[in-house]
Amino acid sequence: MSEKKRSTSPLRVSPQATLAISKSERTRTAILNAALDFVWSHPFREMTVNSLMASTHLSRSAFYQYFDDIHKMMEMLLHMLAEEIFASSNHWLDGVGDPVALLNETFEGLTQTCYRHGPFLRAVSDAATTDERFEKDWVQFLRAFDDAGITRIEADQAQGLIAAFDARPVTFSLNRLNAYTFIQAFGQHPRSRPEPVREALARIWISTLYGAEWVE
Amino acid sequence: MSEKKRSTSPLRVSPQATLAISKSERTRTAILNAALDFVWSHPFREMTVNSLMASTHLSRSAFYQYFDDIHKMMEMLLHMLAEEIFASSNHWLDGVGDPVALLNETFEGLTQTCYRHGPFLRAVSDAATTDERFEKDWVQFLRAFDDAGITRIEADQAQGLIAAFDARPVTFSLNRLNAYTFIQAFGQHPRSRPEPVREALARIWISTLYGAEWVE
DNA sequence: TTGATAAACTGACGTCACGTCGATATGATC
DNA sequence: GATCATATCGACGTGACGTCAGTTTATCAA
Repeated sequence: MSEKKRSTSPLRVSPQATLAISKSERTRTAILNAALDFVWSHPFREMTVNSLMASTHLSRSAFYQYFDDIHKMMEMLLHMLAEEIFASSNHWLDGVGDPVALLNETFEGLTQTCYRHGPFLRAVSDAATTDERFEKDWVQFLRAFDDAGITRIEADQAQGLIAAFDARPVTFSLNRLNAYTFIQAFGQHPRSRPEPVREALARIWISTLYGAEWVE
Repeated sequence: MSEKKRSTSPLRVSPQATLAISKSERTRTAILNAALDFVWSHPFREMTVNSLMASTHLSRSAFYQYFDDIHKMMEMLLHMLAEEIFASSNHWLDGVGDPVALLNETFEGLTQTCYRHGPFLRAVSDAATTDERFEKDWVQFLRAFDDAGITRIEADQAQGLIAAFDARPVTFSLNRLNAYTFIQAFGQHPRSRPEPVREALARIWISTLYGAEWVE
């Protein structure tokens, strides 16, 4: 509701709370959080080393003590996001039991996660177009979903739960469906309401895989 | 087949063949074609005014006689592509008769068009992340599909051909499905084979809208 | 507390792409 | 062949980049 008032990304980098945290670790964390805050309210294309470090008490060149460049920094953040998104998806990918119920659960969690991190998710996707190395990371992230999805679909096909079609291109397409629906629906303010998005995606996946009669 | 040998984009800008073609028009056309050739074999992020004009006989600054900047130039090219893509899509959007047959026809043409222009389509999408103005053009292009799709779906819902659900978010998602499947499958060499992509997209659309029993 | 060693930080530099401008080239027309 | 409009170019200032030598700050043993 307080979409207007939120000025800080809900995703934060918290250093593992052990005894001795070196100064350099705290500073690195501060920069990462500054980056998250930045993309929460600005498009990625406006994030220069200058504009990023302006919101810290450090100089521009201090940035290079911690990261090779902006995209190397985004790489770290992508890995954090990837973990959280995978964790939101494993109901259907790994679960046992009614697959439609598992798929519905997955979309509950996944939609919520992508809604919370929408602008950051979009920043990651944008960053992938401007740097060759980081593009590979992004592609690999998407491909991990492809592989997991294909495995699940082929298993269900072996059980006769899903019709016998080539799982690879369908999974590929369904994953792009998710990724870019979330990115464009939740990637910039004001974000779309999550509920209709979740319903639409669940409808498409369930209709395609298990048949429209299972759409709730 | 000769994917390796093709070094020139199939999309060309041909000046309307009237009598007097001014020199400036011919030069502008030459630059546009150089841009198409460039993105056929290089990612958009490598297209600077320098690298683009290097393949012409003109100097870098001559570029600015014809376009405000790279993105204004892409805007022109997007409009050309948009026309061709819309033309490929109107079977289902405007046609009368069996909607599943129309949808299959649409995917035949649309897949072929997007396959032929894959690297350029991808360049347009990439360009949208790096320029605010051009991003608006890209969003508007996608939105035009959303509006047309919603109209068609709601009409079919009124006839009982499609179940009664909120057409807007489903159309939004299905259009991102198409756009980013095409972009990522056909956007860089080597391109995916078009046939499995067409089948997958048609399956998803038909299953979602008309029911899996109509998938060919 | 102090002083030495390592870590953290900074300002300044060279590079590259940008978009602009005044000056020069070229080509059509009389 | 002279003239005027159009086309082209070289050079400039700006801003972001990544690096480096040098300075400041933190850490810790004595």
